[in-house]
This record gives sequence, structure tokens and C-alpha cells, in this order.
Amino acid sequence: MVSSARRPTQEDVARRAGVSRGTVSLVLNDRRGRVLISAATREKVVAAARDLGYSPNPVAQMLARGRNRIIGFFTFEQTFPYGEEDFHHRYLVGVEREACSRDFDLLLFTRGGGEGPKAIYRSGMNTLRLADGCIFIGTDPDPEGLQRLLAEGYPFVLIGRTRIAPDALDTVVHDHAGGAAEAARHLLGLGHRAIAVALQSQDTEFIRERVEGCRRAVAEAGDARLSLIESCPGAAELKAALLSHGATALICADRRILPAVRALVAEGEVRVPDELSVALLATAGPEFGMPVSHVDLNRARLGRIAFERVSARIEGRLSGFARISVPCQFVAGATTGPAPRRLSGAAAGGRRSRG
Amino acid sequence: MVSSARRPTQEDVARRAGVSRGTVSLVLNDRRGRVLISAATREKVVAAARDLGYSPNPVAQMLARGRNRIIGFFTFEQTFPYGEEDFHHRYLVGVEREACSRDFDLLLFTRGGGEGPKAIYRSGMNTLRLADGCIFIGTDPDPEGLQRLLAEGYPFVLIGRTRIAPDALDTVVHDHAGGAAEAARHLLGLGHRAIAVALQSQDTEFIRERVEGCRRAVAEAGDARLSLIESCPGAAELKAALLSHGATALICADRRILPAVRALVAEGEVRVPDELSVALLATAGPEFGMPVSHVDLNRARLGRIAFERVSARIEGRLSGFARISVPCQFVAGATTGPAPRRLSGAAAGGRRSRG
DNA sequence: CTGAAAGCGCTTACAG
DNA sequence: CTGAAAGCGCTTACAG
Repeated sequence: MVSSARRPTQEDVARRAGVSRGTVSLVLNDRRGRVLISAATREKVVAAARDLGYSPNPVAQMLARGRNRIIGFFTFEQTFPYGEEDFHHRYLVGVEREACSRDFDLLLFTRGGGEGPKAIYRSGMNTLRLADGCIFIGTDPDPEGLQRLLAEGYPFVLIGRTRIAPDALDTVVHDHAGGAAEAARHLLGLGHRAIAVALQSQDTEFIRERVEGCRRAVAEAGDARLSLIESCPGAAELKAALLSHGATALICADRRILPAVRALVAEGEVRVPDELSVALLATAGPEFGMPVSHVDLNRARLGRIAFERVSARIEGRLSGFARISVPCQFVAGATTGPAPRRLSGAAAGGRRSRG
Repeated sequence: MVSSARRPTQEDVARRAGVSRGTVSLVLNDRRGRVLISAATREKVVAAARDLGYSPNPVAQMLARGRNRIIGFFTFEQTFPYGEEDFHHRYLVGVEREACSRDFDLLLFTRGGGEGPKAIYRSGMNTLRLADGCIFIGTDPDPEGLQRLLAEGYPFVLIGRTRIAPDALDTVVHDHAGGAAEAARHLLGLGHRAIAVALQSQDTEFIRERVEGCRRAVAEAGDARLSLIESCPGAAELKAALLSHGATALICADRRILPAVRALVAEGEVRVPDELSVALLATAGPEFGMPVSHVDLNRARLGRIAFERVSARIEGRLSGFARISVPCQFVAGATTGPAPRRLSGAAAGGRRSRG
């Protein structure tokens, strides 16, 4: 069924044009300046290529040239960041955009998903080399694999944290602490003096950084205090904790506590922002029914920056390594407002549940 | 700066293990059944590869094997379908998912964006061959390029319409007519007998198909009538048209008229669905403030189907070509309800503007 | 069971 | 200005 007429090769073109293969390559790649080719020869070659419907085999070109104008995108999670649902996807959007404008194709390493966390070297081998450089992303970054790439001099950048020393490779990370500090300062500016930070667990580094950022901002203010509400499973516990701390503002440092916060608000236990200001240290979805004051992670931007970095390295425009910390902007929404004169009791008749 | 220690090649491994290059290839690719290799030799080779940190060059493998386990994704629009904003992106999500589960990598042809509609053969050449097969998508599908690929026997599938004969290539398309008919039947089932279809222009084929689908369903009902409202620029004109047709239900065949419909609803000129039922023949966004009755285009599914098709062809599991029409499901939302007893005047005191 | 050799389709010095 | 040749790093019949 498939027309198995072999594709024409450079050889065929050369034969038809009556020149050598090298000449075909020279003409078709338009290597002016290097060698001069007579207009007559040039035309013969171009005509032969056209007649034959010739187009070069990119794989052969890649092998001969050693450069492909392809950037890889690799995620360490088991599955590829499919849809909008997956936040990894936002990075990819930025990477795509940059690839487009810099005239690179993009290779998504979708293979090998589903079989546990992906390793860079599958069964000891490496598919990566197809790409001139690669952007890695993920929360479990296979340090051995990265080290090996480093040793080989393979150009790559990691979006995320790793235990490898920051000056030994290129990474791009969010300035979570800075974003958190901004959020806290916004609340301080609104007059809040008792601020609570709620989170499910300090198990990940970026959450610890966010807490640290809040601490810093509150400490700078001097006259305010910060309290930590950790691992609160439900709305009732959260409310009790807020009451006991006398907090007028709540910073959510962790997406995982959002359900509790939403429940608290939805049940009408507390009026936002009149009784309680709420800020989120991550990109906000539409879940709250009103624009949420939040820190914009702008993942697409990180993707762009990562691309810029890896392409610079490929082109030899870079010498050392660096950790690039990208500022996170705070966006004031409708969930934060001036501090109430005094703690209004959060809700009349609230149950006095204790830890 | 970059460690320029040449990567070890098969040759290096062979030398170290004291065997020939062919043997290294055999061992490392674990070609059992073909040739038997002694356990001792095998171990020598594996050890040498490990010691040297050898991994095969995928480009060389591709050139030698002629197959890459890569599928391409090519869009004809100037720019790559960046973000969620772009509806092309939904297809990509399905393609990614399928690539993952079938163990293919995915090559996004992001190059060449921005310089007018993209052609398959850039300056007469063809980068495509890097992928074993390709999924094309777009509304302006470069028929010459596709024809040429067809002639070469290159495996691909087009998501979308083309003027090439449907049995000459693989395409995957929405059954717009079927989805529209379902929407119309839903309204007929609710008792509506005067239904209007609104659209900005019949300039694209899929819009004509949607209109046709509505026509078919209404004709089947026998006792109902369908009227067409075309190119209505504003809410006032739309309302006037609805009144003049005595329509109790409005089918939006074209996203471009949504602003007018939204304006009509937002201004309180008409109560939905009490006075007017509204159905949309495309995937609905959150713009209406309530769940919109609509036809679900399920683009990710089309992406999956396209992938399935092209991979089947690559593996030789296919003989002829086909146009695959994917059903579109109608989803009842809150914007459609029982037909009012009689036309309630759409709104009291409406201005009697005439076309 | 293993080695020597041809081949995949290009690019690029190097001679003429 | 052009040709012959080596090389990119692998795979795969084909002899032994």
C-alpha cells in the first residue's frame, strides 16, 4: 500500500545533476563564503533536487553535524504533565513559546511513563542526546543522572530544587520566600498585627521557604506577630486555631490546606475579608468565588527563563553555572482587606473546640 | 569549561572488553534469539560499558535502524498552540497521553513559527522525517505538502478538513452535524417548536455542518421550524430577530456570536431558560455564570484517536485510508428548559428595532 | 558463538 | 570552482 519507492538521497540528486555528493550538500545548504559554486552548477543541483522531490534526511544531518536544533523537555514524574490540571503544564507553555521564537523544535520525553519515577538513564542508556540540551522538571530530580550529564558536559537546566550544589549546575527556581514576604507585607500594610500561616506539613523545601519569608517580613515590621497553624485537618480545627491565636489574617502556605479554608468560608463561619483576610502563597484557581489575594508563580515565565538558559549554554554563551531565583509577584485580590478593629470573634456562637 | 572528554562510543567499549563492535551492539541491545552470546562475553561487555559510562548515541541508532519511536505534532497556524487559551492545545493533551502509554516520544514542531502560515516543506526541505509519523492539525492544511508526503508513503494523520479526497489520507474530524442534531433534538424534546440558529458567518465548513445537523433534526420532527439568524452584530439585533421569528430556543452555532448572546442575557433582556433556551454547539467556558447546555467537542479524545491511527500505520497494521468522524456528545446544562407556553415577548418594553 | 565489513545518509576538510 | 574520501556512531546480514 505504502509507496515503497525509496526516497531519493543526496546520491540520487548528485547523479542526476552530474556532480558529486559533496557539491549537492554545499549547494543545498547554501554555504556561501566557504566555497564558491558556479551559478550553472547551483541551478543544475537545485533542479535535480526539485525534480526528484528530494529532501535531506534530518537524522543523517544530525549525525554528521552533531547539532539538531532540538531542546528536550523531561519530567521526573511518572506521567507526563497532561493537561491544564497538571501544574507542570504551565512551565511547558513557556518553554513552547520560547522554542517557537528561537526556532527550536521541542522533544517531549513522554516515553517510560507509568513505571515508577522516571530515571534519566533508562536501563543504563540515554535517549537524551537526541536533544541538543534539555529542560528537566520535577520534585525528585534523580541526582545521579544529573551528575552524570554534568560530567559529560551535556547542556541542561533543572527547574526545581536538588541536593546538588547550586553552583555545579543550572537551576531555575521560584523565590518562594520573597513572594511570601510580599504577601505578609501587604497584610501588615493593611494593619494586620496578628497573622497566622497555615500549612499541612513542612515536608517540602518550598513550603519551609514560604514560612521563612513570612517570618522575615513580620520580624521586619517589629510590632506584629506570626503564628503557625500546622497540619489542621478540618475547618473546625482551623477556626479554633485562628481564634486561639487572635489572628486577623491567614496566609495559606500550602495548597493542601485550601479545602479546610474553603469549608470555613463556605459554612459562613467567618466573613472574608471583613473578619479575616486570606492570602494564598500559590497561583489561585477560581475555587473561592472571588479573586483571591495570592502570589503569582508565573510558571510559564520560569519555563521561558529555563529555555533561555539552556540555549545560551548550547551556543557557548555561558561559562559558569548558576541558580536563578525568579521573583514571585503578589497580586492583591478581594480576600484581603483592612484589619478589623479587634478580633470580632470570627463567628458568633462558634464552638470552643480546643486542639 | 564544558568537559570536552569525548563521550565513549561503542568502539571504546569494544576495545575495553576485547571484542568487536558488532558484539557490543548485540549484547547491549539484548538481541536474544538472533544470535547467542556467551555469558562471559556478555558480562565483559556490560562491565566495560558501565565502567566507561557508555550510552549509545540515539541519532546513530536512528540512522542505522530507520525507526525512532518518535511521533511529530505539527500545527499549521503561525504560532504554536501555546496555552490553555488556544483550543489546539486540547488536542495535544490527548496526543501526549497516548504517546505516554504507547511509549513514544513526542516532537513538537515549534520551529518556523511567526513567518506566515507554516508549510510542511520549509524552503523545499523536510524536517519531518525525524518523526516516524506525524499528526497535523490546523484549518489551512497545505494540501501540496500533504500530497507529497502521501506520495512518499510517510505515515501521518490530519486532524481537520482538507480538500484532498477523504479516502486518500487519514483524517480525524468532529461529527459537527451529529452533535448539532443532538442539541436540536434535546430542544425539540423539551417542547420547543420554533428554534433559531445564530451564527456570525457560514464561512467555515464546520459551521455549515452544524447548521445542517440542526436542519436535519428539525426536519425529522416534522412539526417544528428552524430559522437562521446570521451575522447579527449586537444584542439588540439578535433580540429583534428572535422576536420576529417567535423563537423559544436559540442554538449558537458559532462562538463568535457569544458576545451578543451574553450581552442579551446580562442586560436582563431575556430570562434564560424561562423565556429562552440557549444551547451552544461548542465546548462551553465559564462565561455564562451557569452551566451551559453545549456540545462537548472532546478534543483530547480526537488527539488520542489520531495518535492511535498514525501509530497503527507506522506499525503496518493498516491498509486503506479513512476519514474518522468522532461523535460529539451533547451535555445538558442549566441554559435549556421546557418551552414556554407561548412566546412571552422575550422582554417587556423591548425596543422594536428592525433589521 | 564472534569478527570483519557494508551500510544508514549526510557534512566537511583536503586536494586538485 | 569541484571531486574523492573520511567520518559521524550505530546495526545487521554474512562468513567463519
